[in-house]
Amino acid sequence: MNSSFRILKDFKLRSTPGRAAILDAFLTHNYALSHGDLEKEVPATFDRVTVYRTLKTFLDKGLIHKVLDGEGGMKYALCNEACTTANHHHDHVHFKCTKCGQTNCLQVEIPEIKLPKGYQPREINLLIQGVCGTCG
Amino acid sequence: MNSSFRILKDFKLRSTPGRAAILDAFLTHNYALSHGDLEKEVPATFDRVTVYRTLKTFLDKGLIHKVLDGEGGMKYALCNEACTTANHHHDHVHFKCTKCGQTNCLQVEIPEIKLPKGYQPREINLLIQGVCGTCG
DNA sequence: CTGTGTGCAAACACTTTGCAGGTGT
DNA sequence: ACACCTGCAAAGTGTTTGCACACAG
Repeated sequence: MNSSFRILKDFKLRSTPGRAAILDAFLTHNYALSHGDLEKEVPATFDRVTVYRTLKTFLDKGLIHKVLDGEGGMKYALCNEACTTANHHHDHVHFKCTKCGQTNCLQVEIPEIKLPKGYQPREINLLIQGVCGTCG
Repeated sequence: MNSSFRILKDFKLRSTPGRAAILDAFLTHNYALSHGDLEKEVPATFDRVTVYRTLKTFLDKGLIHKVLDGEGGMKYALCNEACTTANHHHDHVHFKCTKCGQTNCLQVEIPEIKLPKGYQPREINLLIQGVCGTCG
């Protein structure tokens, strides 16, 4: 049942209705959500501003990570269990379907990229756009 | 000399001072420029709006392509000669240096990614953030 | 001359900030 | 009780649109 409260505690965050609602939205959708998506998914009782702040908090604590949406926008998705506040590794492929608009985290690792010497990679982001399995 | 006028003609675009200036900015910088960068690079005689519209036109005609900047923003870079209006292929790696802020197109191909079946890729975008050769 | 590009003003959308009051622990 | 969240209002930033005029071809 209400697992969001547990998760919030695990991440040392206060349990508030707003946070629980947003977290629930992430738990029940297995694709990445933009701020705009959240405003639709979450009961309109919550302020825009709260959503912004909550997202930032979740990001800081490592609960969610950013997902590029290919249009200059930003989406967010839950981190998997392996992520902690300090140590993140979501070097997986993100796929955005141009038909349904959903952006998913695929369980596909990003292959190693050989960079010219001197280049030190820190964060890597691979976004593929096209038609997804369900829309194809 | 003034090669921007030739390029514009090649792409069937009218030669105007504004377009030439913006194109020049791209020609003289070998890294991706955001709209904000352009406002600084280009003599302030041109309107913000003109820059927006010019970028859109260049995109449409295939003169430039989008480059993700990893922060929800968007940058733009010249397409290489192989790109035409209809047929684009800039499946190369983009590298954003967190020190100098420059985003470069690297001459590194993106390796083939195996997607789950049913997924049809159309556009692929790989952005690596870290420290570049000159800043490292 | 004709159609397209440009500038200006305004509208619009998105995000952040400050502050007063409410809520979780 | 205290610190932290939240809502509201407002400011800040980035982008788009409408219209009249200017300019390239």
